[in-house]
Amino acid sequence: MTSRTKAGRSTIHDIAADLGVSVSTVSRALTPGGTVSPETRRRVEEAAGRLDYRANRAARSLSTGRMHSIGLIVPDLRDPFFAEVAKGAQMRARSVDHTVYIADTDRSAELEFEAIDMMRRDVDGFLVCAPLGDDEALREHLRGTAAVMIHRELAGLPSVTSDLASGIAQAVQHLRALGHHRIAHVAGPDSSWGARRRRAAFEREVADGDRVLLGPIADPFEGGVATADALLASGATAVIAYNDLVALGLVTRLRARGVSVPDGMSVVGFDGLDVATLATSLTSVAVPRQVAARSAVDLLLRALDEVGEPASVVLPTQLIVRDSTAPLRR
Amino acid sequence: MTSRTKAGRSTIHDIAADLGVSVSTVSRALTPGGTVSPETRRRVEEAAGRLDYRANRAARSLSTGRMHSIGLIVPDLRDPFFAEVAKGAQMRARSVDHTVYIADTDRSAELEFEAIDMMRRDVDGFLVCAPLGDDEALREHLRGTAAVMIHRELAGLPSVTSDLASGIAQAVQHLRALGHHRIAHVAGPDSSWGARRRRAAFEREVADGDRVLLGPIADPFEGGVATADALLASGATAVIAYNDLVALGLVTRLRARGVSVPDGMSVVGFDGLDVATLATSLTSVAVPRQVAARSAVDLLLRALDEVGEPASVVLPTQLIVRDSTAPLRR
DNA sequence: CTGTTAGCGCCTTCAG
DNA sequence: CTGAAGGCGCTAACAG
Repeated sequence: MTSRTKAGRSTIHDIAADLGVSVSTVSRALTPGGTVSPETRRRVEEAAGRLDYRANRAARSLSTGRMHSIGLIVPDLRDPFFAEVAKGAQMRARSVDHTVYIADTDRSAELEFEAIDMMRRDVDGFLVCAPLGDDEALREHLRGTAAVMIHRELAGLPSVTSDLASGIAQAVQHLRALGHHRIAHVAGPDSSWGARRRRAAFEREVADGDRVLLGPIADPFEGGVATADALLASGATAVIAYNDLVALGLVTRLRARGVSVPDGMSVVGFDGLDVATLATSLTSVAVPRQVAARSAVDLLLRALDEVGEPASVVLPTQLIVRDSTAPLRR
Repeated sequence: MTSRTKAGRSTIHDIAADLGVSVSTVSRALTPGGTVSPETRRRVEEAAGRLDYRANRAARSLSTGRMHSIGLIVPDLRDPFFAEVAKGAQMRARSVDHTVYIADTDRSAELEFEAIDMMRRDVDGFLVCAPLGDDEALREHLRGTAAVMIHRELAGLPSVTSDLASGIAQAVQHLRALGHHRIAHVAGPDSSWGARRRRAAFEREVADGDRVLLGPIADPFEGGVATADALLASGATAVIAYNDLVALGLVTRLRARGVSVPDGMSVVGFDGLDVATLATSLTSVAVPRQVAARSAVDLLLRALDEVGEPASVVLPTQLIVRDSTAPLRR
């Protein structure tokens, strides 16, 4: 009978003592690549379970240099989009015995850098989601640690993005098929890679004469509210918003002005948030979140193990037609 | 010139060598209560800054037993309510040099227990937010580690809750003042302490003859959608929903049925989520989230330092009147 | 006030 | 295949 009885408080020493073997044998038995006899491993595993052993991460980290944890940098956890990224990353990481430190930067590039500097010693690498900082500074702060970008490209670093151009194209085609010609886009902040990407794609898809460019806005919802009047004044009959929150802001103000959606204005969002979290049946371009987060975790872990080249993946986007778009009334 | 040049990679040894003092002196100089001469402390701090020193958490944890991190258990990060709790806890913790591990349990009591068992060795204590597990099991899994409950009471443990009874009372008074008599409540899951609390308060406030009790529902938004028809059939002219997401579900279905809100039905939510995240101007009872999270972090840290008795705090709730409630039409 | 000395729990050579 | 020994970076007695 060992002296330690509290749950999860036994060490390899307890196991070693219990079994009459050395601690290094226990350590090896518990290590994936460890070289021990099958019989010994079996006994160690049995004892570990019986004694409710759980490795002390701090000790392991100190000795291996690997922290078994990753830092996730997100602009704003309150945005359902990022909440889902966080959730996805967290679950995937846990399944491979890693934990995720989440840093919410309140949409401040400065805080992004600060968070990275702060956490760099405590994590094996970073997942940097849709950061606002500029390329140079970001690269500088990330120098020396592994990192995977999510929904942003940064030359030299692996990334998980989605096919925004295709998403915009799908949205434009959908609106054209409904008879709309004069189409507006409410652009997101210029500091956002995704916003620049969407705008560029929009400019490619919609010819000068038909194109109405609004924004850029800063705060999503309030920006949408604030842009609705300009949208009405522009003569556009349909709009593609930077994201769903912006679309929600637009819809809110449009309705307040007595303009029906979709009859008076077709609105396409971007992100494809859940109807449940939106409480509005918004036509929207779905952008993968949980899948992106999972892929990013995998890429990061692969990079840490130096397995293969630092690849980047581009996930597909898909238009979801719901109730905020309708044929043009003439 | 030291050999370590990479950012954040120097140790107290580097500082000690640089200054020609011992490592323990450096350690003491860097410890709040450390006993060193002001001059030495100054020099150490200068060198630490110059060498970009950052303490290795793993090493410190191993030696002190304190991990400088806390586990946060939340039912669902996608729910804006919990996302804000997470954000608040994270920011407060960071300000006192702690980090937060977030565990999302997908509204499963089983996963709550699992997460606690999983993380217990890696954190100093837990913040358990609105857990669904029953008292006994929860207490059992939490035995031996510090914990603060958020939005749930558990005898023997400190907690941060809000005055739900007052919130319900405020909502009922508001509706009565608008002329409503027959008032419904859509109750949340029985496994939720907050849901039971709200329902009990509602039963206290509204007399048998006027009272309509609906639910309990499981999934917030879908539950609201699914309950709207029963609500209409009940003859109630106003409803207090378990939370804002439920209210949103109700509103969605009511409108689909052609019932105007607030003219055909007054709807009061609960939580007081941002208009921006709701995109609906819902009258609602505001429940503190960030403040609650911050208080909880403070309580936990105090408990860990064994400063004072394990107190509990009850924060006020406040009705926010927006556009989903209106005078009864007769 | 400062230096010396032990570990914290684990992993990892190196012998055996 | 297994045991002994050293060290990861830091803190905490204990002397001086």
